[in-house]
Amino acid sequence: MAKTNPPFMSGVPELLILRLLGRQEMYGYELVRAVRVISNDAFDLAEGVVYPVLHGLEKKKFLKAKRKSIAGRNRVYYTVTVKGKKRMSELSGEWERVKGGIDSALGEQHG
Amino acid sequence: MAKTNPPFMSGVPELLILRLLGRQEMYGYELVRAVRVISNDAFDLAEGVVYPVLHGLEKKKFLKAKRKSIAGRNRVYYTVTVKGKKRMSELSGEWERVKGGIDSALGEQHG
DNA sequence: TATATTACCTATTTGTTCTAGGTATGATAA
DNA sequence: TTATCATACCTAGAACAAATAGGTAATATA
Repeated sequence: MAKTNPPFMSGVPELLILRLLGRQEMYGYELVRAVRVISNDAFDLAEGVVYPVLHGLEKKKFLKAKRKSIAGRNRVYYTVTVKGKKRMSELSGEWERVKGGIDSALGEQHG
Repeated sequence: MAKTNPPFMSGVPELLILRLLGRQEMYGYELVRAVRVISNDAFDLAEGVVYPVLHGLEKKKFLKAKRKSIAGRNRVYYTVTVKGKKRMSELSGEWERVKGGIDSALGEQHG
């Protein structure tokens, strides 16, 4: 039933989150919407995807979290560390490599 | 140690194999090399990746296998079924969607 | 008062890639 | 002859990330 391993999605949540947090600090719930927006509605990551990724990235020191109380709301804001920025450029390099490979494969003549 | 889940690789072996076999029948060992070629060396799938994918696709009726003896060699040739062709166009549609989403995200202005 | 929204969380399932082996045959080199 | 390399197939298990499907609690709105 569960379609848990959709094609081409590995690494995508991490990339999108690092990308967004590289622009400005954000909290999890906010990221869920922001992902839809920057991806032009291509991706709609559930909270159950976003939060575990955030925790994983924090554990690996790619992100730093700070709790804030704003407008009576308790939020966890995340920012990208230096290590996280390196990871981001590593990831986008990988993305370009993979994209190049697949587009090369799909672009070849039929027959 | 084992780097088993590299980013952006989910669905890639399946896509490449369906793509190659959509052009002409091939056997596993041959596919390993062909993948390197069409992907312009972006991908180098080990035999341990290719064979299980072939078996999985055959089980799902996306591929059909026939054993052949050629030049004193025993080989298993695969061809894409009608169902496999549908799967292929589904997959490449997904690829375009994901590519569009990520490129949209990465393309946005820095801030 | 009841419902919707905000905001956080995690356990479990799923399934795919990858590693790291292994077997057997035929061709080539020493 | 012997040893090595290339061909050609195979699988078990590890690793691991995404997705599902829940849950809690506070605030805002109907």
